[in-house]
Amino acid sequence: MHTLKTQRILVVDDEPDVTELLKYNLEQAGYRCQELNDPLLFVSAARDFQPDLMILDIMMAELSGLQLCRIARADPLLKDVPIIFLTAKGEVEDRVQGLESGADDYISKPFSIKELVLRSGKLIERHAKQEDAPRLQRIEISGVVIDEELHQLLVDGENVVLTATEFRLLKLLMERKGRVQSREHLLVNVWNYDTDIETRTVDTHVRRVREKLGAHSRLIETVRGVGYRAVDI
Amino acid sequence: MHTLKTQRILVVDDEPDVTELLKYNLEQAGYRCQELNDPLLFVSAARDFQPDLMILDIMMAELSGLQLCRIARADPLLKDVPIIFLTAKGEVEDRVQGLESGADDYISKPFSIKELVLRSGKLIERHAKQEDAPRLQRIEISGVVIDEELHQLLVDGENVVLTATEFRLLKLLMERKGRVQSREHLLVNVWNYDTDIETRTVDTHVRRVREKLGAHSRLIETVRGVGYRAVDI
DNA sequence: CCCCGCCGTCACACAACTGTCACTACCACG
DNA sequence: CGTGGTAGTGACAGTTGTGTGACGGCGGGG
Repeated sequence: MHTLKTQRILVVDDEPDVTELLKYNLEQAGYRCQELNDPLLFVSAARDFQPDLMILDIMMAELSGLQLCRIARADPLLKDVPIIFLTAKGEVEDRVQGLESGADDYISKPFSIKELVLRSGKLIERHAKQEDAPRLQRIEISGVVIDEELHQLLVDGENVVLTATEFRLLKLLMERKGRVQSREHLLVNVWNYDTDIETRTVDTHVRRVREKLGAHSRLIETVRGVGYRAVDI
Repeated sequence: MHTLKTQRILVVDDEPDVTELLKYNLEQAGYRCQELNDPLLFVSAARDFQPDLMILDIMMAELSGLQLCRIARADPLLKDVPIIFLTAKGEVEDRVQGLESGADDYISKPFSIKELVLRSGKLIERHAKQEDAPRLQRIEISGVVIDEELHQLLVDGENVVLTATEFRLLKLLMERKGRVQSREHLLVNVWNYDTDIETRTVDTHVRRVREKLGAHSRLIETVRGVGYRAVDI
């Protein structure tokens, strides 16, 4: 069974032929896929694309996949994203090294595309289960942009001021676009659950956020009996 | 003669002894200095610290300085920051390689601290002159001009006198226009965080600056619960 | 030595935010 | 069409965070 969200895969290899092939097949399988042929741009690209899975070639000219893996593991925004290595060598030594540096799986060339897709699916699934959605810095849904770094909300390009609680609430909803968030879940993640807060409080804050969203108030959809979710309008 | 702005230097070497030594001497010379002993954290650290100069050791275990340099040159936020290499080898080949990959200077170990400081100063100066990059010498926002070289603030063309602290505060806010600066961040970057200073002190200084900005006092916007930021009015 | 400007801190006033409530509107289901 | 339950709305008061004026300490210059 699929989750509602399209899973995103970043493929890094300095051979465009390989990335294209992978991209084609992964997109056939229903994933969103981004190719990157320049490993030097890895961090920027990964932070920007916010992948759910990264596939790295071990052998690249500028930077090896092993190094990229260690860089990712050290980066707070990327450290939890699962990684699959592509290796032409298939030697035991390489495999051990890869797994030690934090990879979650590896595949030796020549590999079957089918196998790669299957392994990707498994890793993403496992990761999605154990993990809350990664913390994103900037999210856009239908003309509404929320930017954590700038601590600002843009509605059709216009700056709208949210209070701290409203901001956390909207950000959480937008981060998990399409997925229903129960009131309890929102209380735990937006408020600090140690305090006893009425679930109806969530409703009030949703209302306040909707007011500020103006014409886009439908961005937050009510799911009767459960909670709320953010949707494309 | 020194400009009033404290120039910021990021030192990356996996030997803490070296970074500490450099930090000490560079800070004696009036720079603000951040050590980083783990090259894997390079991108995050550099983006966060926003240095005016980076000093990279060529020989490091996880990632070489050459690789860091190429990564920096590929990162939109870091590509204009000048780089000095530390190299123990001093071989011609290394030097050529370093300069080719985008370094602005190199120094061979064992090096004289004095020489390093001098070269740092030159590079920063050159960089500041030619650049309209992230850190400017002269910044204007809606009729308010702050010029660090002249140590002067113009409000609608009229000269307004700021104290040193006020100047650093306003300049930092204007440099990072639009981005919220937390009280803690301001304390670290405007004050020298050695002394324990109350966060409310920031408020008082903001108030003093606002007074001097007169009709433009709204240039500094309060972000409740977080800090302040400079905005277009 | 005193004077003066700058700085960090404090207490109080004030404004914004937040959680709750009561009431109303709406929906699902017999 | 009535009923039970859920969500939207407006108002309110307690809490929290920020603006403001004042004060004393410190250091440089006269």
